[in-house]
Amino acid sequence: MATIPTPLSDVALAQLLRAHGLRATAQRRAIYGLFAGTENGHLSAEEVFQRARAQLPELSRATVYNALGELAEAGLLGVVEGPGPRQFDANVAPHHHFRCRRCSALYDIDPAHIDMSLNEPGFEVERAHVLLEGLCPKCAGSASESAPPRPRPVAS
Amino acid sequence: MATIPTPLSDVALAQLLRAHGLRATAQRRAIYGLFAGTENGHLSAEEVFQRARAQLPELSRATVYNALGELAEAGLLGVVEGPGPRQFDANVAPHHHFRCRRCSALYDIDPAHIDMSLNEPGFEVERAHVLLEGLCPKCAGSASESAPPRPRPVAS
DNA sequence: CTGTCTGCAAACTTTTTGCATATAG
DNA sequence: CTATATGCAAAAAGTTTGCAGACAG
Repeated sequence: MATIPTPLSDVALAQLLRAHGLRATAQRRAIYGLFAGTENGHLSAEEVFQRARAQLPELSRATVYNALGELAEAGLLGVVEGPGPRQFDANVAPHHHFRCRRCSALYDIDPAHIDMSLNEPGFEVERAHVLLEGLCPKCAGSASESAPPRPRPVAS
Repeated sequence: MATIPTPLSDVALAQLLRAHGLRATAQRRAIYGLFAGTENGHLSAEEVFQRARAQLPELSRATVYNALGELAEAGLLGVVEGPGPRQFDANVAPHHHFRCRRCSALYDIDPAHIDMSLNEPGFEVERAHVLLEGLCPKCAGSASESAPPRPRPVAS
């Protein structure tokens, strides 16, 4: 269930960026490239900053925020709002999300798994995002329904 | 389409709060009471602070945040996360939302208007929230598709 | 070369926390 | 009375901005 244009060469990354009207800077390539290494393509700005710094120690937060914003605007990343920091999502195909109330992990939900139709006259719906909440398979499996109330860090 | 336990007397407010295990302080009564005066029950913490201050000039932001958090935990308010500040929602019945990309207004969407069924095995879904985006009736009506890019203030 | 991007530092917005005082039950 | 809530002030968390210098195209 990989969600990203998997491990892209540096050249391919550069091409992708330019194809979307963005200059292919080292920072942008590193940042976007990071998403290929994630389980499901979800990263917060801070996570991106920490990981990208390994390759580019000079990198600043401002650049990370700028780059993520531009990548999102260019359509290379999606944005998932919710409790805690904004999550950027390399899976650009329309899909939904599931957030575990126990471990806070954010999972992709295939839109094919949700039958949905809306009829609210007067509203011009351009996008629909379903956020499900409950227990993920891991947490539903492991016993202790009561213990850890809500480990903040948005995982996965 | 009122969404709130409409204009409640101060006494009724106090009873409601106590019924939900909360002490009925003047601040809490004023804060929760505010929601009855809104068009659709949506207020941000800052909006609550500004409006409640008219009645309680001593009121502090910390108290507003505390009270809203407690009211939400007690089930008297819902929370809508999204771009911009968290919105608190006096409509506690399960429902969905529509946010206008032009004017940022947040509307309630009756769940009856959305047919939705999920089958994603392994996940124990406890809640589903649909956030729709597009143009609201007002903005869809008024011409200028291009002018105001995105007036931040979360309205309605 | 030139316009865009970067890094830095500083500011801003939203939310949380610690602690002494006030108050509901 | 006593536990809980409030106000204040300060800080944390997340994000944005201004500007001089660096770099992609």
